[in-house]
Amino acid sequence: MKWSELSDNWCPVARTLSVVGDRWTLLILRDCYLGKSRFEEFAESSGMTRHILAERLKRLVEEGVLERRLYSSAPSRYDYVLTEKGEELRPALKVMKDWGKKYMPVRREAKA
Amino acid sequence: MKWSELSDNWCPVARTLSVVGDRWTLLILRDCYLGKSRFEEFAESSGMTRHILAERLKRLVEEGVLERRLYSSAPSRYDYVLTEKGEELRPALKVMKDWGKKYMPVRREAKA
DNA sequence: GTCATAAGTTCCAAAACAAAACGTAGGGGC
DNA sequence: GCCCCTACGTTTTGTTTTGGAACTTATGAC
Repeated sequence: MKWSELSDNWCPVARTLSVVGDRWTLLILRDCYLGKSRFEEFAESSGMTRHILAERLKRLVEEGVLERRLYSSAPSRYDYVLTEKGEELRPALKVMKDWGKKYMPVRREAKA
Repeated sequence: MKWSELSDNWCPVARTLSVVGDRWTLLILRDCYLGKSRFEEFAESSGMTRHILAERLKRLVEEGVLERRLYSSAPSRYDYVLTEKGEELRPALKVMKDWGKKYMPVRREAKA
């Protein structure tokens, strides 16, 4: 089964995952909840490639989770802000944050 | 950056995602919360390939999210049950379930 | 003009995935 | 015994996605 087929699954969890069900997408949301909104911020913070980042942002905008907003017109620069739809996933990330703290302690020094 | 490198990330969300951060893994958890425990049940319910399923189950067991349990000794058959660690992710899936119901209505009839 | 900034795009090799067949170890019918 | 069934996987082959790094475009600062 493919990704795209998940969006019409009988199960609401599966449908949700068709939008946010990969690690990079969820890391973008984490950054949004931390107040980030710019392409370069996401790229640096998460360590994902610009290639993947661009693709994921596009899908999040298409799905209405983020909104692409012009924040400078010369030169044209866009950033990404959470919609209400996007905000409502915050509790899921909160659970993951608490779970990570409890069950996945850092084993060695790490960066980014 | 790769998956494996995420497990020592400074961010607890990223560390959590290093274990459950792909859609198939989260669908396995969904099935567990629905009471399923067998290989064939997961395979049929989620629509993922057996190949991927076997790999994901192995990692979930290694990470202590599921426990592989012998339920028949002749022939040897194993199934997979949630540990306390696995149980504690349930609220995250609950958020995704509610979100999916609210924001991702089914557009056409779909199976499995 | 030259450098820096910021949001992407393009290219190619490497890794992950999908689909389907195969393996293994019994159990049950006959 | 022999054949088919169940159930947990593994293997194989070809396609898709990802990772990494360089490149583009538009503009402001020097």
